[in-house]
Amino acid sequence: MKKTSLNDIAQQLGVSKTLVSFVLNGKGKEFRISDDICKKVIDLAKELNYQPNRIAQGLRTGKTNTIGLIIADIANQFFGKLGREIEQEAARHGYRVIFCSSDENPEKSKQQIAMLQQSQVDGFIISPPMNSEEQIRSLSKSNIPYVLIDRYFPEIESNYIVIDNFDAAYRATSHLLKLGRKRIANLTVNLDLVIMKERTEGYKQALRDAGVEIDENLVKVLPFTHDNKDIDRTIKDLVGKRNNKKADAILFSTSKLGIMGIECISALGLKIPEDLAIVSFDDPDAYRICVSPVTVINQPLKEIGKMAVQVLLNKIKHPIAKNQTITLKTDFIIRKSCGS
Amino acid sequence: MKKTSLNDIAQQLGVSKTLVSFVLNGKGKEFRISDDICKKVIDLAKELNYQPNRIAQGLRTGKTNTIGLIIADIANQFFGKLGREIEQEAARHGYRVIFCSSDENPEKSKQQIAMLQQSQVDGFIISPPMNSEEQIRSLSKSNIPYVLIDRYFPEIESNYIVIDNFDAAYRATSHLLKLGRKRIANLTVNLDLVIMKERTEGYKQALRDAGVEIDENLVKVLPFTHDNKDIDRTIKDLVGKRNNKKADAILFSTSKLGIMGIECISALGLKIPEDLAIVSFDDPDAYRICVSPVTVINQPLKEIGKMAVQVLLNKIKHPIAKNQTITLKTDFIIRKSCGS
DNA sequence: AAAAATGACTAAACCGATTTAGCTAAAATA
DNA sequence: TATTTTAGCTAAATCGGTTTAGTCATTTTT
Repeated sequence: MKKTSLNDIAQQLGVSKTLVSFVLNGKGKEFRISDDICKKVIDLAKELNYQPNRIAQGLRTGKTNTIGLIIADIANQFFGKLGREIEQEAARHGYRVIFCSSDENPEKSKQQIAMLQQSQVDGFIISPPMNSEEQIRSLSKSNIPYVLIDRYFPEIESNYIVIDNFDAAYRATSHLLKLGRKRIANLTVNLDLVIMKERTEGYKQALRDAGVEIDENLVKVLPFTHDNKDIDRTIKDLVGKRNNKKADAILFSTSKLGIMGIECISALGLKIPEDLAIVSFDDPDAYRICVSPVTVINQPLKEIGKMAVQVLLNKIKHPIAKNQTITLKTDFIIRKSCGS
Repeated sequence: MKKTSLNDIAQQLGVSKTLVSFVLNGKGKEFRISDDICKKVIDLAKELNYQPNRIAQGLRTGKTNTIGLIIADIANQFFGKLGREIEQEAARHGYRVIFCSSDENPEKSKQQIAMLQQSQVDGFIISPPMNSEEQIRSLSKSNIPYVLIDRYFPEIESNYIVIDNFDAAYRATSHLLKLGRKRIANLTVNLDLVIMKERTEGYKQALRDAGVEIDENLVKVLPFTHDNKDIDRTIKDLVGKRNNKKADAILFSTSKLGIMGIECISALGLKIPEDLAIVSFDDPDAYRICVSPVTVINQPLKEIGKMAVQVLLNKIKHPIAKNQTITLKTDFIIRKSCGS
């Protein structure tokens, strides 16, 4: 049973497919098609369960109503939630989204961009891995609408939606300081991204402003392919028995780090918050039910997703629109992991 | 700067686009195009950075190399991980995937199926919500390749990949019994799906086989739009102070329930596993770092995703292929939530 | 020497929509 | 009455590929 096409309807009614197209696109009035014929077309379309072929449409119009989304990993709850918001907002505007996980691998994201371009997506929403500046720049050059999320490249003029990472880390660190913690560590990831630097900068500035000396030994940069062993070693290093300058708190720059970190901390038999206070970026489910529910910096994912889609669609509609750079504030959610 | 098309290449070289198409599809030899011309075409294509328009290709060939994926919610880690595997396996075969979250809403999934059909996806991978039999059956009727995952409808002849839910629940319950628990509750969800019934059946059979009387008061079916309050009430009901027939263990049928349940249990000041032993389906991050790491029934997500794609692609290639129904075994991962 | 095969290529149809330009008859205006 | 408008419609081009059915020399076979 072949699908019904415009032509099928046209032939069965003995009219041109032009007419059918007009009618089904609601342009009957505009093109002065008689009410009588309009009705017939609409009725037959319904009867034959006509579904427009969006591919054909796309070829002709150059618009596919499809967005390409490139994130690090959809299985990571941060991106899962973000993806969900994007999908939802896109759907609200009649757009579909093709999901791609880049695994922080610029080679992969390059391929994915190429693939999505071939698929004629109308635009991109990208959380760019490090070292992917070239690809992003080439998107700009090709005049393809895109929006960066979560990360951005200061040297590239583009749309982006990010959070105020400096401020978030600053507040989190200040919170720890206020509670009397002095030896606050920062566990971060060796993704060479501005946002990660900003997080560490916010942390350092809070220490400075509180007159606490910055100890570079407390800033730990882990490979982003975090291995349990790396984290384990690092945690032991920070709070090990033989360490007479133990850390008394940790600020995790990502939830992936945090989750693995907490696993190690528990395995070491350390108590949160007694032995170690904890704050982390992002708010996965895990943080609400763990030993000591984690105080977090929660990103406004709904807002980020919504904005990303809106900015993108705006750029698609108005290609000459000025780039929008949006920085959102975070929520600080206090739970039990820092004591009180 | 317009994109390069086949025609552009053809014109610049003064050959037909037929020839260019042949060459770029690696059919130069087959169609006896001279090596000389082949080389010229390939070189120019590279120079102009030719990217085939998959939309045009799709229109002509009727194949878009795109899969439509419908799951309940990509922000749910179970589906996130599953989606990830599907994306990966699809990519390995040159397929893209459009993600749709149905929120367990059959109306929504119906719309999404229609939308994806219009987009001419080559096939579907669907985790069907309850009451969506009609839509699934209509896919069958239209001869559109599809594979169900996680859930299935026994009365519909289709491809599906599921786990042995009965066996999984049976083993989990037996484990609890072996550890001396007698008042084992089952918290499940009012999704009218066979798999949920199978889970509860496995649970009941294990009790029967152990000679433990089944107490229907211990089987709690919660609305799938789980509200914290519902769960809270239910947990209190099961282990409340005034209850002289308290539950001493809970088998959670989904991780979403489990996560919320553990939150409530902790809030009530109950100790896991001392006061209450816990086993749950699925293995989100949360379960590894919570108060007492949770013993779980882990689904082989990698396998499910891989199989789903392979079965689907097979069906796409061989539309007359017989339906495949695959039931996978689960892993039982023992942690601390049941005591020892 | 005629017929068949081979080598190297092309014209044109086709997929299913959108869109531009234009046609005809009837009605309105000059 | 001649001209313009309007109403109601259609033919054909177009998007960018794929694919079928050739064409025309040249070479090989009979």
